[in-house]
Amino acid sequence: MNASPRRKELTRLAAQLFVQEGFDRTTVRMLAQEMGIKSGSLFHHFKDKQEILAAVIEEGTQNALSIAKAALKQCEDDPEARLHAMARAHLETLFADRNAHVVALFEWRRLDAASRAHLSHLRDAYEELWVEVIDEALAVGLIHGDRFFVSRFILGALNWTVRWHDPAGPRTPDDLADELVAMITAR
Amino acid sequence: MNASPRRKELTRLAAQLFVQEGFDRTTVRMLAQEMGIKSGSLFHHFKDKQEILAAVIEEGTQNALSIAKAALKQCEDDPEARLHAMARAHLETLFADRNAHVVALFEWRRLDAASRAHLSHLRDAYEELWVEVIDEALAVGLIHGDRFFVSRFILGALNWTVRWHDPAGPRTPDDLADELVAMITAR
DNA sequence: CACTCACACTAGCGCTTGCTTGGTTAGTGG
DNA sequence: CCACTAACCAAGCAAGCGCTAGTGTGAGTG
Repeated sequence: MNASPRRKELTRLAAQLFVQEGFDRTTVRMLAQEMGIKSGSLFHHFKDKQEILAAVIEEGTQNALSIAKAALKQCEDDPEARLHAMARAHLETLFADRNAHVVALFEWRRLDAASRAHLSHLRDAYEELWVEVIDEALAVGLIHGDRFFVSRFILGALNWTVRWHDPAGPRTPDDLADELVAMITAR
Repeated sequence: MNASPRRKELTRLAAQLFVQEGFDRTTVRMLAQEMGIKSGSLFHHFKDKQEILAAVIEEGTQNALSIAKAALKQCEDDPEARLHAMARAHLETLFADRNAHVVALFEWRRLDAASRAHLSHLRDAYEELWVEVIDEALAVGLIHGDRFFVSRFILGALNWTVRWHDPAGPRTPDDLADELVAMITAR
């Protein structure tokens, strides 16, 4: 839709508040205050509260998709390297764009049907990348099991990191990716 | 606190609504209607809306704790068997008591400070069981890696199943536990 | 200079929210 | 038969909600 720099900045602030308070508890008055304007002025930038949520999630998912694509492109054909690159890319976006992704993961249900339909495609495109990489790893015996279960388990383990990992701590996304890949690959 | 059978039934219904709508979107009027009473009558059973949430989470966590303890008790000393038993017990509670656990996982932030402090102890006691089992598995080389990361990854993968697994489908919690343990154990 | 337009403001409407109050009802033990 | 109690209801309050209407205002454009 619209992509003015002002709107981008407002979206960023909204993401932060949505994480802090949750979407339902975040009032348009809180959003406006955080943005330094009055609540009425908010609706000059966004049609309604729903549209703010959709903007936050779209922004985050777009970033994740392009980062993952880039990571895979500059990566040799070795399935282990590609698996590792995907895991690292996933964790890096997750923490670089932490607010947007936490919202995407935990406030998805709050989207109305129209936004959800639109954003589902983005999400599917991203998961498609994962399935490919996992299929390659399965084909060469790097990991074992059902492709469906394995991909869900891996994404679950990765997504859950936002619940316990401290981005200010000593461990980098790269460290986490190492640990995860080491845990699931046969030795 | 109180544990009348009526209250237990109301708690069960509340859990269902909290899952369907989310805690914030569930109004006391919706809760009352689902229970077949008027909204005012609700406050005869619970002090306020917060207390309903706390009751739901407490119920679910208590069950998880006792089921996991039982599963470990009737289990030989083999670390792989114990790991598998924990995973299966986790998944079984997760889907037997699905509503309560989904609420515990995704509405934890809505608890007030007092309830959160009280319930944290229960939660910690449960995670303590996991850490023990994982330490045993690490000690005999069944799995590898940092105990902290490994346990977080495993719990993340397991908890995330509520987002994609269909309990009515053909795959049982036992199947999922098999897959998960197979994925992470060295061969 | 007149004009537009993005942006912001004030004021408040209509509705829903969690919760309170004061009273009623059905069942139980003495 | 009465006293007691758990369970419920009708009515509504005060606060807060998303959102709208109408009105500047200052910067850029012809």
